[in-house]
Amino acid sequence: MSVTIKDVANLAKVAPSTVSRVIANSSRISEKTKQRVRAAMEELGYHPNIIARNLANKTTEAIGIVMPSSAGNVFQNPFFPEVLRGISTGAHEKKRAIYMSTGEAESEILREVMQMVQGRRVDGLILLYSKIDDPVLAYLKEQNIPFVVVGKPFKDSEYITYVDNDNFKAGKEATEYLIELGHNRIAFIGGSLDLVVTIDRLTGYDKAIQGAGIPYRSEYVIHEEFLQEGGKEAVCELLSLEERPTALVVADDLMALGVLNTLDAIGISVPEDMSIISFNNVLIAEMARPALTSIDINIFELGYQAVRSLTKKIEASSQPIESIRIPHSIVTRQSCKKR
Amino acid sequence: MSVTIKDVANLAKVAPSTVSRVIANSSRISEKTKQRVRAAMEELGYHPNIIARNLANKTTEAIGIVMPSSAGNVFQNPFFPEVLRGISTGAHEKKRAIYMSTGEAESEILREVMQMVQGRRVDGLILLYSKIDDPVLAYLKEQNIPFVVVGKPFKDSEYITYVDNDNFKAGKEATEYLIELGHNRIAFIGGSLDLVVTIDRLTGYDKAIQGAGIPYRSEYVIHEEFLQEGGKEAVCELLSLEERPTALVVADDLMALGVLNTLDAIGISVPEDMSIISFNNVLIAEMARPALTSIDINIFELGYQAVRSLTKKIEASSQPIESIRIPHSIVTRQSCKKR
DNA sequence: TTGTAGGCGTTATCAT
DNA sequence: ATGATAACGCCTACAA
Repeated sequence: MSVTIKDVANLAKVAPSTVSRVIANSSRISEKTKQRVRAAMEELGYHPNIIARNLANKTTEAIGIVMPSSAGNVFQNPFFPEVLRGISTGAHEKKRAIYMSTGEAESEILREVMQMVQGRRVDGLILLYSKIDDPVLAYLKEQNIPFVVVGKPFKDSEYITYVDNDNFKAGKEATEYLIELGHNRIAFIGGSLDLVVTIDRLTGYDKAIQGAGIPYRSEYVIHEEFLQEGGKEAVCELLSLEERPTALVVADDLMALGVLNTLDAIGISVPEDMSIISFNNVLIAEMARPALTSIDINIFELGYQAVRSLTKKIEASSQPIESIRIPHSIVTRQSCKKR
Repeated sequence: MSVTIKDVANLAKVAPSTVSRVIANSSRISEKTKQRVRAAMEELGYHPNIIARNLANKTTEAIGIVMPSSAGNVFQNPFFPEVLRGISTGAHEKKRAIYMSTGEAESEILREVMQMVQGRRVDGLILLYSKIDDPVLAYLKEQNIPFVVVGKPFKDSEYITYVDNDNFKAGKEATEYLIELGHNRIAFIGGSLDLVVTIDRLTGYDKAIQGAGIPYRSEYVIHEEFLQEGGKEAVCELLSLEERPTALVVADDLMALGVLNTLDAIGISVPEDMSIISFNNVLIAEMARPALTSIDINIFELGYQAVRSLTKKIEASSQPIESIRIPHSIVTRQSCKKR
């Protein structure tokens, strides 16, 4: 069918192994034969079969990306395109290809990951989420294949390479910002409690209100999916309370958008009646009306550094465990007001 | 190293080929041996090496995604995450993995594609753009590997499978909408003229103004990149004109957002002083202030159908060339006004 | 129904 | 500096 190393060898009148060495640009091949072999490759339009090479030397130059479950929906949240952008840029720099999981349910994802790993399709993986009791994580650890997680692992974080923001601090700062504006009825709207990012930000929120002597109220803490719909649900719950909050810490811009729309529909105006601070600072935060004050977590960098870190691990297997902290910063806009 | 078919064969006391047949669930293996072999696989934690399988039977169960050049920036435009979402969903249904190019420049992309194809890393590819004189397209045609393009090929479209909107009609309808509102100084802001989508929409625009007896003015047609920045540039040009347009057909929501922001900064109000209709209808169209009237082109479906179409081609090599038209529809919001 | 053996296209280890 | 040859792990005639 397609032209192989043997065809080239025949044409150039050398052994297949010589051709192989020319491809690797081995120093022990004379310039003259190199020339001849290269000419033959050119003439036949030869291209190495990567699959065969992979099999022979057990390396793929590809990295696997594991999306959280329900990848279908997840793309709705601008977070993922943006990490992907970082990953794509990083991968390109390192000349690595990207192999992406497409599974919806957790069990499917695990199966896909097993295929990637044991099928030797990738040299390492990046997990785009971090949740508690994750079988995928457990499997990866057991298999002893290089991987890095974007987000902090729930446990054993000393043994796992990860790239994350300081979400505890970010949650704390966001809440303190609201407190400084004079709020004391502050609610927290976060994603699933399985997600470590939620836990961290919530803990920061906690710390902040405690520090300010504000009592913790469980009815002020709501968990929904990181989508517009989630924000809507959450706000409905909060508004049904007897004593409504005057400020909201929302763990995701897209959710905050849902919150904004819902409040608008009901006729509660932001920031006059309700202050909102959210996280991620994606384009929609800037575009929302009012524009959202948001914590910029530098999503691109999260992805970019994940690749760099992963490639290091792949290339030097004894690379020490490293965890990278991506800085965050608060971007003040129009969604918060003094009280 | 890892457990292979031979280890399983040894443990189950059968030949490797038998194990292979059990994996394929061949009907000519007795239930009893199947049981035994499966037990052995279980015990050893066996997983097939996909690379080896690929090499043996020349199939990968993966599809390649080719992003347009400057993939880094391109993720900024919500179009791509959304097609990817469709592709991801489709791929998952067909149990196929996704392999993504990461190249920036055209030459890099071509090289990557050549690696995917000749390296037999993928069974087929999806091109996420369509432009004139594309070497990647030419290569793919020459290699005779299944592929489908999202967007209409510039030429030979009878011989190429593609999934697209009727962008000519969409462009025409958008323009006619503005004409019906009483506008006759209508400008067109599109992407690069290399992109077929730009050409099609522009042709539709042309047709519409001609049909209405409005003279074509070249200074009313601007081409920039499909990003916010592009919209900004374009609008600046238009405003420097002696006779400013009163309405804009903008070929992309993100561009339109740039237009909106620029106009806002200058103090030109939309839709009072300027009507705008754009394309794609991504989330930001809904969020922009004023909300953008936009042509919904059903991006998700574009990706989803592309995968379905591609898998058909892969599975039945004699599949006739098919081209799929995804319907569009106009979503009326607040950015256009009678004149 | 099962086993044997050769091949998929490379790379790597010995020789020469 | 180059050539033979044996892996890499799986699949599939062909035999038995």
